[in-house]
Amino acid sequence: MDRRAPLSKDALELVAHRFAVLSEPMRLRLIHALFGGEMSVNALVGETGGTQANISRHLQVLAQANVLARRKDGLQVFYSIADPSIFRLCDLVCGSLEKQFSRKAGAFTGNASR
Amino acid sequence: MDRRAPLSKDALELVAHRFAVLSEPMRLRLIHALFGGEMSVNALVGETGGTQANISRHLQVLAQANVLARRKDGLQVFYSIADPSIFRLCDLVCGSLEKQFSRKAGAFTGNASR
DNA sequence: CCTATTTATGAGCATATCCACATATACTTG
DNA sequence: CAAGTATATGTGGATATGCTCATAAATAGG
Repeated sequence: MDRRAPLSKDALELVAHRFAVLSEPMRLRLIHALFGGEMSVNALVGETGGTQANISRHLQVLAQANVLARRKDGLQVFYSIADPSIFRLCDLVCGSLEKQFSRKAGAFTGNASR
Repeated sequence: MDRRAPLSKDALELVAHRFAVLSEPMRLRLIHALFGGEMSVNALVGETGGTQANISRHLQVLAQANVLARRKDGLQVFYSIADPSIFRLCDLVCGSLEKQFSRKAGAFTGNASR
């Protein structure tokens, strides 16, 4: 494994895109809401206080990135966390931020530690 | 720790911003170049092939987010990785992406595992 | 002091992203 | 099939982000 590999442009863009998907507060709010298990779009709208259109779009983004899974049942669509690495990712970032400001910024992980 | 806490808007924005900082390919390239230790701006310009102005700006972003540290010595400014959680973050994301596509996307971690 | 070198920054353009509003689509029930 | 409910999508406007070119600021050497 050559540490100095050209870092194929494709690989870089993939990683960057993964981070980009997680870089919107509303999307983080959705992910956090799903820490407790799958929820319908409507339930997520209620939980987050966003508009239906906006929530739906964010869910598309998260699902296309394979962060969330989509399950359709009749009229409703249920989303759930598909990529378990999300839990550790959030723990890592929150931990790092907590070190920087010894207060605040800790609320996000909740009890995500699994 | 109430998992259903309001997720203070501030905390969410902090986490989102941290991810946003890592969501640009050129910034990831810079971080990867620094896996081997501190480097001057000029060295990073050479290593990444970007323009001096652009690299300088990206380095500002990373330093302000406390991802990188800045050390000035005479004319040169040396940057290095300040937040060790970056290593695990990249490992996590790369690992997750590798599972999705069982090929490619693995180049980024290099030998970051510390 | 004058010049060269290294890094940072101001300005402007191009593009991407988010949001809200309206509307379309999918499905269920009567 | 008509109507209602849940979800998705087209569109446009506002804002943010990244890039380049030119230039400023800091420092070292002669």
